[in-house]
Amino acid sequence: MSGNVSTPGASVVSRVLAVLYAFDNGHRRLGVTDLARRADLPVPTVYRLLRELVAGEALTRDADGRYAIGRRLWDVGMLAPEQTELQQVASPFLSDIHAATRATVHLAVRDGREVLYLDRLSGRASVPVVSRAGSRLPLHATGVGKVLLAHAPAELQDDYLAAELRRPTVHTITRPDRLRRQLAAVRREGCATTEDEMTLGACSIAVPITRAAAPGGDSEVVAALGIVVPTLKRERTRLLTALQVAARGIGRSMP
Amino acid sequence: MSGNVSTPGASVVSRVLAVLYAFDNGHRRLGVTDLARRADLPVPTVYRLLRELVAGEALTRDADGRYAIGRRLWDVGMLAPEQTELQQVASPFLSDIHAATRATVHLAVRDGREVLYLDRLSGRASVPVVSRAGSRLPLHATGVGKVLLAHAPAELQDDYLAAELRRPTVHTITRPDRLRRQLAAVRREGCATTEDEMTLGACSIAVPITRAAAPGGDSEVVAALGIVVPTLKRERTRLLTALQVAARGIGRSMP
DNA sequence: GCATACCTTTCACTCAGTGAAAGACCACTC
DNA sequence: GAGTGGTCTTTCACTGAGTGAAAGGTATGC
Repeated sequence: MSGNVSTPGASVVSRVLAVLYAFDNGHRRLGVTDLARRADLPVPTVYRLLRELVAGEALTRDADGRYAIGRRLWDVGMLAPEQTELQQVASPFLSDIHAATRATVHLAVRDGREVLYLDRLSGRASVPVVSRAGSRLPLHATGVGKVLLAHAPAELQDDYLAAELRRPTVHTITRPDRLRRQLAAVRREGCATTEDEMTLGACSIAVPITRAAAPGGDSEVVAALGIVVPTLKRERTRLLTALQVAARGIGRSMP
Repeated sequence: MSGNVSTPGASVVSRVLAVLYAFDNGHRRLGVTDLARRADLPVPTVYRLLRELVAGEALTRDADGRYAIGRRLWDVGMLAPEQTELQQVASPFLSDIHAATRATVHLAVRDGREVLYLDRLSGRASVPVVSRAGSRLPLHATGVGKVLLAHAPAELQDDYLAAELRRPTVHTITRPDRLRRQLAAVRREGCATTEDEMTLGACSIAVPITRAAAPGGDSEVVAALGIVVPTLKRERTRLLTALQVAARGIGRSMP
């Protein structure tokens, strides 16, 4: 599967997946040609696959001939245990935080070198936030990202800091030494903050969710919980307390 | 695709989908043999498909050899426009209701003859509720279900009422004539209620979400918004008001 | 030790899948 | 209204990917 999907010898399965993976946040509805280009496959091949996927209700086809992910694939996705089990346990705690603070609340995990947002509760009148469930952002520019990076394996941290870091705003911290010091502080203090680092006008604060350790075993950071608000600072302790209470509760509730 | 998946002549695509669709709420982790049985396919065939699906990160395989839906399929599912666009628009309104009432809030659509739950916000200390995002329940036993059934095409209503109706509790209303009168009342009054009809000890109230009509065009019920609480009655008006405000907001916010 | 129930591999057959090429169908432009 | 560039759809002869019965492993339990 590491090889090119288009090379002869690639299986139908890999081609199907290539077609499905051709959809993304910015491209939820695509025509045959676009899909073929993105999946790097001949048009007729994609055309045939699409017909079968639509027949199998995995995709839908709208009036103008474009394709989109269908209800049954949504169903299937909702069964992914790694994402949904955590999300289900955390859900009532997110509600509590949201009710207490009226801020945007995030539940996120690390997926490789990115933050993957599992859930979000947003107020109507809050800051415009980029993330939604299923979206990804760089690890170094968000509160939850810093928490997850700080508790990632040391080698991944080194790798990450050695690479070029994206710079969504002028306040994004990209200098490796400064970021490294921040990560140490995150581990020491048990929380991470950002100010205008991902979106101008938005600040965030985040804490790790730690899976309750087996007696004697190591506890493990499995996710992060964060809040995004327009202005921070004076409310810091109140927000942090709400987060920590919830994070502890989620950690304890996990199987 | 209407034909049997196992019959010779069925495509690889249909077999892949049969394997994926073999997972469900009660069976999120399955072994090769189980999957083969559920997908009605020979074991080696499924085995080969699974290997490729795991290689393509569509599925994961845990230590004991069982398979589950993987992160990338979750990602793909989150791109289904029909589910997630509505869910995204509605999300802040659900939060508002939840914050105002501290009750469990549901967003649901009709999928054929079932309620499909798109989102749920639940308090920690509330009634045990069966539904979660992605789960399905019968149309006649829940508040949101009655709303969606009441606004479904007349022929579907007739069909539905003619068939045998499931009976999750002793309070479930299954007599066609009584249910038909209730549906008329739902349309007339703009809300539906249940008492112990799906789960003993749980009551619900729900309203339709109507897509803002094009000038002169018909408005259309696209979803339902509901609340589940332990005891109802005296709070009825307060809950109903919260729901209606939100439903109107969602309807107006939709593209 | 045998039995049961899985998971995994082999292998010869063959039909499902392939993709270049051509055809149909737009929606514009000049 | 002929021409053009862009889609989507169909055809068709070739061939190797996919098939599944059967056999080989492996891990249980009794």
